[in-house]
Amino acid sequence: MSNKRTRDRIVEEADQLFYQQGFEHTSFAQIAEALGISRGNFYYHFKTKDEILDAVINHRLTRTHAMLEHWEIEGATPLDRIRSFINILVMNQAKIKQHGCPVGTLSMELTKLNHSSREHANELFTLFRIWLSRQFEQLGHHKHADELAMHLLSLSQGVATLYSAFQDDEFINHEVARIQDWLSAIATQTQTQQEKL
Amino acid sequence: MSNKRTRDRIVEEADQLFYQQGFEHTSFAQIAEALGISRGNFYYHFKTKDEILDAVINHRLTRTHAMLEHWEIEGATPLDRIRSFINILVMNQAKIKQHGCPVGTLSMELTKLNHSSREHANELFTLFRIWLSRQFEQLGHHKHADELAMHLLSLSQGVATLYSAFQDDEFINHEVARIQDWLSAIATQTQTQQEKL
DNA sequence: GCCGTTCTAGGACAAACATCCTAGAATAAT
DNA sequence: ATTATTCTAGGATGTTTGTCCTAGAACGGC
Repeated sequence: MSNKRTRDRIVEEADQLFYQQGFEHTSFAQIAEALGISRGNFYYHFKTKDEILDAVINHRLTRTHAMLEHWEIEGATPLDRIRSFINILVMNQAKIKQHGCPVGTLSMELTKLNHSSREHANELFTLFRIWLSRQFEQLGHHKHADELAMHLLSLSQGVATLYSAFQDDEFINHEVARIQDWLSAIATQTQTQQEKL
Repeated sequence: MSNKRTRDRIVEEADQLFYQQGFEHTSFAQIAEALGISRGNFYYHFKTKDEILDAVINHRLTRTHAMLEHWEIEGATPLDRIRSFINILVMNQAKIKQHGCPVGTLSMELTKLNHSSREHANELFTLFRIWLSRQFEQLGHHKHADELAMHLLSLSQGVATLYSAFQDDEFINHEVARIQDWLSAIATQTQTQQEKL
């Protein structure tokens, strides 16, 4: 079954190219050339370009889901787990510098294109949102968990955008430290609350 | 001189369409049709599509510059002026909900396209950055003025991105309030410092 | 070893695109 | 009023795009 392999290779290559160059700006010919396969072969696996996009989004959803589960197992405390999230900015620093946040930039592009898969792409945000929300709940912030999750998502989106624009390494290091500090404050704040009870 | 008028009309229409649909996704034919002029007429005023882009960026730079100068005059204190900046999120709420931040989304798109006008577009960010930096200096934060400016830019970028993705009105209201609170804290922090001296 | 399914290749197609060209209309200069 | 310049219209061009089609290769079950 080289089927699975070819299809997967297409999705992986498209995934990268969509991230690097954007969805619209990436053509079939380009993906085909990068893989060394014919354009015709393409249309056996995907009938339309939108189908590839959906496959790429699903691929990202799966990978993200796996990553979050891994953090869930690896991190001993909710605090550790949220720290893992913040550290994506450090781990993927080079890529973010060049191409921004893969989630945010795709969401933006599909919004501009008024594309039908916009909602689908936004599920990536939702995945993080729900996961983070659960972590904040476990931290003791039952009431404002979702709000804190959204705030953290917002912080990282902003950092990714400006880092990619200005390419300033000092900026991202400073901002990451700042976010980690903010998180620590949130955590101790909970402890204080709990001690009161 | 209907020249000036036509040229300006093209720039203004392109400005809007680039914001709403993105640069690449907007075609000459579309701009021409929206204005009721012929494609040929176009090429009298602009030889290439990139030339229109540069004209649009310059147009935005001029408008932004004027806006910042207006805030400078209108706002009595640096605190008031920075508040004006934060309030763009409220003033332009409807547009941001639909199309994101005009500065951030253009910067992102040109990055993906590896476009030569990328730097030019980023000057819009720089305009805000320098202006904000000056306000923070006047607030008394001489040492970290630029850092604070970048942080505030980062905050608003994040909010704009997530608001456009989730379209949640409660979210943006909450985040704006949060940013204003942060700013107030910054301001009182300075006062305390100054009292120490 | 034969046959049906799965896969691949590459040419054909129409549409959309940025760009160019020429001819004529409008306007300004003298 | 005549000429020179500026502006506009719209067709022509060549490339790129997504998509379709057909023919053959590879591979599986029997």
